Amino acid sequence: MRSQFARKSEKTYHHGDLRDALIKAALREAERGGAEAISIKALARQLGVSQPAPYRHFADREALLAAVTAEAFRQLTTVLREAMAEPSKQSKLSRLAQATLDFGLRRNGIYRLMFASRTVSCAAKGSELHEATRETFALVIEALEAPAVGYLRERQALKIWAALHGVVMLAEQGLFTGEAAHATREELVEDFVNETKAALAVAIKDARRRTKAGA
Amino acid sequence: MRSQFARKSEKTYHHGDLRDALIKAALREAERGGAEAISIKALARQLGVSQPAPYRHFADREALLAAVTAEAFRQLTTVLREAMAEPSKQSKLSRLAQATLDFGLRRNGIYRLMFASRTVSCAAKGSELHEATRETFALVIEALEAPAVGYLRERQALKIWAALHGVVMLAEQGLFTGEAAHATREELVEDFVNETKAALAVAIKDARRRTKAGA
DNA sequence: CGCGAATGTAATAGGATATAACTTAGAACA
DNA sequence: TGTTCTAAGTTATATCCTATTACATTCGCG
Repeated sequence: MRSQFARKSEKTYHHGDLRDALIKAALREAERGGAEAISIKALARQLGVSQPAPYRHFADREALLAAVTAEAFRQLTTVLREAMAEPSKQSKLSRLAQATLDFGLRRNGIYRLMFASRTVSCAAKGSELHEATRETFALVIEALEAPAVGYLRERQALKIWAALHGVVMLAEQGLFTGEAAHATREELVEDFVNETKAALAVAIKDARRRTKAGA
Repeated sequence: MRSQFARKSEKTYHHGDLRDALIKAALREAERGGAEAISIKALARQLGVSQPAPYRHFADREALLAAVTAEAFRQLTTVLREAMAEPSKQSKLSRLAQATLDFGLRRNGIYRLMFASRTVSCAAKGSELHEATRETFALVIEALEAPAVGYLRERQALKIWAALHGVVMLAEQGLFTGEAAHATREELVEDFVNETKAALAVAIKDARRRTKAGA
């Protein structure tokens, strides 16, 4: 596994790790500009290989995008896991939520690649990308710190996850800037977090009571 | 104003209404495929004009996309207004919410153009597109059927609007299909609607009480 | 060491955006 | 009514991108 740096100095015929270098470079491009900013030709130029070289590693542009998106999901998972792990007086859910918002705004090009393109919905069931998205969502469920009672947890996870993405989306549209900013993004996220906690507590208590009555 | 049909039969030099025809055709293309599916060249071919003709009406592709997105927002506004107007035992907010979900899923390509591209965030303050988005959001506030007390209404409008888009987004990603479907999209939307109503009622009552105490 | 598979390259086809220079028709006014 | 100005087309062309084909090189394994 030859590094990109090594390649530059040695100038060998084989790049050594082109596939990985392509994904990393594509992520950089996507950071500003989203999926549209990813050009196979430009990446090849950047990495000092011929223009068709990338096609040895990805069948077409879509395949590259899928790989890049999967990597982005893994990065998000890592970021969220770290946010949840760090000691804080905030709840895990709150930290996950704010970290998601932060990721969505700071790395918005990548975020759009992940959530606002058709790449994910086209991912086959067992694919790398599909697995990466499942893992991220599993973290959301974990952040609820609630016992599994039917699918109550999953449902609340879906709700908070949806709400978070909505906030990122509207923030990116500019609905929180200027005169229209009647609440900060962080406030809204915290609102959703608190509602989720309350709803979860009620739902679980309710479900337990019903189970007891039935037994 | 010569119709597209008339043009086809008469075969005149001037199209007569190319700008409008371009927007309509682009909307059809975006319906499946989103913004990427909009190709100026292809549109020109479809409408029977030369490839650079569209550039007489739009400075570049971005300008066309902005116009198309603005038209899409106006269509959404119309759809939502109709949904709110029709007699029903559901609340206005509930009808607006379900109509938004429906629009987001059935016309997903257009929806992505509206909410998931950078087109809107690049729109200048007084632009056609900016105005169209403001009008849509005004409808959300109206759907709350609540008096203006500070910015409580606006804040709840932001929240439900965000939540709705989140649901559409996750639905499109496939998070509600297969084994992972622990709640339907409609159920989640209704949950958000009810939480919004409750929060709004509490907040307004609270604000009034405080105002009274202060007076 | 030699051979096959993996990974590069050069050449090329085809489609997209965009601009420049030229042409036509519509309308606006004497 | 005829002339002229301008809006809205046209052809030709430059540049960029995806993707394929045929050929070259190197890695690694027997």
